[in-house]
Amino acid sequence: MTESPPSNFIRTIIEEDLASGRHQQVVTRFPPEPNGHLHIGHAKAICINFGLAEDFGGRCHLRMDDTNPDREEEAYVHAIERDIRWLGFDWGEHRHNASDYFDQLYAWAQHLVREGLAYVDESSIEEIRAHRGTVETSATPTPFRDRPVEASLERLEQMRRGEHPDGAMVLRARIDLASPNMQMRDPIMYRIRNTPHHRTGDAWHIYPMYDWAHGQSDAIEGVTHSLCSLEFENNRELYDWYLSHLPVDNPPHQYEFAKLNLTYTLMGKRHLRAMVEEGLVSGWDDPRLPTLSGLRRRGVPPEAIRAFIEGVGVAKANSTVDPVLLENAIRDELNHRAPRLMAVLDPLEVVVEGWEGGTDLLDASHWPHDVPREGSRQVPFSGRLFIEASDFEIKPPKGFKRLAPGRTVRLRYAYVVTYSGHEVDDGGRVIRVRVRLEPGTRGGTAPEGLKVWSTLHWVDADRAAPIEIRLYDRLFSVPAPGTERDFREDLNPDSLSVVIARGEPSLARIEPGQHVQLERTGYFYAEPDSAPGAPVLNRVVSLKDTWAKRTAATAATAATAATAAPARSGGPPAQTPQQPTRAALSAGASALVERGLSASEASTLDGDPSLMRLFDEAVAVYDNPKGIASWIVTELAREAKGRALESIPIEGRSIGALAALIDEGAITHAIGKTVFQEMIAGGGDPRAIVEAQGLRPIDTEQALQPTVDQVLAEFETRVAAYRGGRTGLLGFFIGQVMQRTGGRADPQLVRELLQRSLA
RNA sequence: UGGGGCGUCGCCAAGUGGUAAGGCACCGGGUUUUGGUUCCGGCAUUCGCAGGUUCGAAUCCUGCCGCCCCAACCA
Repeated sequence: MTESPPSNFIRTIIEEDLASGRHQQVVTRFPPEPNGHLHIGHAKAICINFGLAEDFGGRCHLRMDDTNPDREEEAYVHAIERDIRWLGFDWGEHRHNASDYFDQLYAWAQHLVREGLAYVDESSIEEIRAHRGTVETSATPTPFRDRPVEASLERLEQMRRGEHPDGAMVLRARIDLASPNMQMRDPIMYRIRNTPHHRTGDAWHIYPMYDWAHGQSDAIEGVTHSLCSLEFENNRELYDWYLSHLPVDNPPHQYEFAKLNLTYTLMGKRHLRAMVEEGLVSGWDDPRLPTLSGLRRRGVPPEAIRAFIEGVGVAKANSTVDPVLLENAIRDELNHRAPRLMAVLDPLEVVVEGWEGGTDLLDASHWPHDVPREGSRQVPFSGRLFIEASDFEIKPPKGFKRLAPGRTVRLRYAYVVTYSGHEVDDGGRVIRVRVRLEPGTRGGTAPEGLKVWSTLHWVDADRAAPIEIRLYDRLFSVPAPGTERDFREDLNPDSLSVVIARGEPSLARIEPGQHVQLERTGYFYAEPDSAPGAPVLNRVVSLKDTWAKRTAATAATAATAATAAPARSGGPPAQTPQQPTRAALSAGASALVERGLSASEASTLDGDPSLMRLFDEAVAVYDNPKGIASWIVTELAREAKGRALESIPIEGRSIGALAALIDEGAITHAIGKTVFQEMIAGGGDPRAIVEAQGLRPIDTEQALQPTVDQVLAEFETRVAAYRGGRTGLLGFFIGQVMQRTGGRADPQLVRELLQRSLA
């Protein structure tokens, strides 16, 4: 992993913060609530927070968000720590708890009360809810909102001491009942919980809400970048509000990213809990579960999880990732670290006719030719063996490369054999295949000229060890379980099947916790608590199997053809309303359209009096309504979005003058754009700006041709590509010329010269 | 009839006015004592839709459409 990890928007923010000196180092944190087990979705947050800190030489804290004694337990704490360590991350000395800050939080709460920014509300839960309003209607104050500071302080103290029952009253921040952001409508800071806490015992009878604890904890710890998932976007305003009203020096900032979703997977606490409690799975660490403990028990290496997370990326778009991505990461990791062994899951007996070699011991490498590792073992061969039943076909289908009547195949590391006969039972099932040995093929080398169809894995029948193998498959059989019906009905009935396989002798000796590849079958992991000498193998992931995929695909197409599934149509095409038509325009806008503006320009101007004023002023100076309108609408409107137009020093008559300059040919439109930016930033007259900055256009052939030639000479291969048909490259060449001329070249002319030179 | 976000290939995802990166999947082909691995090649004239600005738009402007989040004394 020497390549730098892919960039993402958070990385960009951190780089900028470091470059600008806003922060000297990066401090992040992973803040789980100790009320459940970590799953692969958490792994994303863990990798982002710890990974970023690691990459930028900062640190990442592990902080238990233990603010709710009703649902949190000590036991989860250890499981969480273990899982994070297993992933390979280390919080060093920074193992914190929100509960470490209860004293500070309380002091700060008193501070806010004294500032008139918080109050104790004795309304009932129902009353508070009723007063909160809806997303579309504003909240109303409860009778306690304007009570004296002293009364709140006193009540708060009583709450803390446990003098009131649960639910009797709460401390609320006094923010804005009319806020369109529901989080800001006087959020609750403290609620009464007369419940002992797993860390603070019965010291407290009030516990902070998430929002009241989180940002403050970040600030106390000196966190710089507080990274969380998208659903907290609405909370950011509150996060900032609390910190801005507290004596905090370098407030942390919150950034949100999309959390991980997987198809065929359910990760919600509620679902996981239900599956565990209802016995649908064997426990939190069931190898089919996406919990980290489950993945660990299944044998997924933590490195694979990290690689997977890195592959998924970090962005703000809600997305759902296919688990095959994880499977790939697992194979990638295990390919170079799992020694190869052989086992047959569904045995078919093969007898070598005339075998008289007794027990031959063959040397078999643990590694294929392309994995540069040493090591081998001996496998016994005594003339009677098992191969995989699916490796023999009486009537081989097209494309089948394995054993069939008349064919010669290689037994891996052993001999090349040729079919000589087979026996079937009463039901027509093949029960035995007879083969004869090809001479001179010991070790599997084929003599010149002998056609070998394929290589088969096998085990010696007499020495085969019975091995319990657990074949895991996806837990759910549909991509989005629980959406069409109860999730329980979407469970994959074949998510676990147990087989007793026949393994080569050395397989019985593998250590619990070890990975192996069973050749041609998959990667397996010896259950850590399986008995030495009697390993139980979990299938971590199967090998890719293009043959199986092909047969499955043909079967599937046959099935869909049979049911003649109707093509999924999207219904009637969505109708997208157009721009306001002439008829729909207001009178003012219509008048503008008369003067040459487009409908959208007209309605934008007409809808904003200050823009309209600028427009009128500009047109009074120079009569080109259309040109002026487009400057105002496309260039100015953007600037006016974030701030009041009045704060922008640009003047109407300057805009008119600019339009005139362009129409006169004194400057190009491209230069005009630079000038316009200048006018937005500092006002001023366009002519003066042009002079001051030396923005005279370069618009003669003589002046431009050398630059054009230079660019063409520099990018010979692109020139060739252009001539070869990649005409899209023209924009690239123009861009180069524009850059070299500081934007002063006349793009129209550049285009012409370029086209002429490239012809 | 609110507010906050997000729409780039089948699935993720870069890109922020100048050649639409990359990964997975998929399709060809080479190597191969694993139908594995690996290697080569192919795979978005187009970025939710429609207008506009510009020499040039995924990127700027306008309108529209779709999806997610917010009315726990959960986090």
